[in-house]
Amino acid sequence: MIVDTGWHKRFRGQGYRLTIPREAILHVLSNTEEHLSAEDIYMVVHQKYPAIGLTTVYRTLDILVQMGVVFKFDFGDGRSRYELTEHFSRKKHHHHLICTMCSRIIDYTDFIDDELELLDRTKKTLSKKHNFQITGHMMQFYGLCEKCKT
Amino acid sequence: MIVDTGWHKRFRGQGYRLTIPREAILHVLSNTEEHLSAEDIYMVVHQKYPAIGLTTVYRTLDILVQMGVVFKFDFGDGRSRYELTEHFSRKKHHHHLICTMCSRIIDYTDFIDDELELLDRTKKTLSKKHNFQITGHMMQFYGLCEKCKT
DNA sequence: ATTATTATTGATAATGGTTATCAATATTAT
DNA sequence: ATAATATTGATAACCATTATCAATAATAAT
Repeated sequence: MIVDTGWHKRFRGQGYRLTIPREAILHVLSNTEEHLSAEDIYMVVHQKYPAIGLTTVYRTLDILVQMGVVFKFDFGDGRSRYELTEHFSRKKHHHHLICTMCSRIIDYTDFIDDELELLDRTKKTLSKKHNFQITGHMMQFYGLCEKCKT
Repeated sequence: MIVDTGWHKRFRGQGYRLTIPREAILHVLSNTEEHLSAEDIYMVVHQKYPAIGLTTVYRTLDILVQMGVVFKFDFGDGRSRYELTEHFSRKKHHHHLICTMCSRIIDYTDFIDDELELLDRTKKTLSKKHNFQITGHMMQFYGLCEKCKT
């Protein structure tokens, strides 16, 4: 039994169905502060619904990315990470600081207004200049965290 | 026989040796305008030196990344791309516009000065605030290119 | 030079995250 | 109900990247 939270309509609008696995995955993404990989999500979901398989997690994430609900990140450690996009998350717009040694990730929001202003300006110019329809951006810093600096 | 171009010293300084495969790989990276994957590089190198294997290409790229000579990018199509870092490239500092449909990549330099100023400011603040030693950054836009917009 | 030490190499196999396959099942439309 | 369609999970396949390891090359020591 599925409670219609608006997600139902959103899925139907794209020709998809809102199923229990999909709802469970959305629930995990909505209630985390972390940067989860597909397997991370699988493990959480699996506790409550042992029947849900890893394949379904991957498939659902693909759909959510395609729907613009989720953004797929690569932090360079060989697995993708998934976060709800700004519009669907309670987290504020932020970027990432990534430790290349231990893969620790810190969210930051410093200068975020300046950033957004610049990103917006750049986005406008680039769309026109290259006839590109820009759907997202990514910005991150790499380095060594406190612990890994030695 | 290896011509000492400064690379030799640079390698020795880190305990490495400048060999023919390494020189060949550097040569490819120095003479391309594209965003080559390990296999792309392998194929070019292989034409002149059929003995050089793919493993060596990967290994060399790792070393170059670790030396700060090369930056490793992920454009979301399942393979990494490698570019000489600003200091070693004749290309100007730039960022990327990536088509999520066909993986076409466009370099852009619009507002690059504003960007650099902001990046620098952010970098300074973040290093202090989180005691992070920042070594690099990445910024890119995603979207649909002219051809893929339909 | 000759030899000892150390770094590098390439072929091959292994790894591991992600995808394709496909028959079974659940959902929606008729 | 029944037909049409979407979703599922188990399994196998895929494929970029890494680990292994004996052979070879480059450097240092004698």
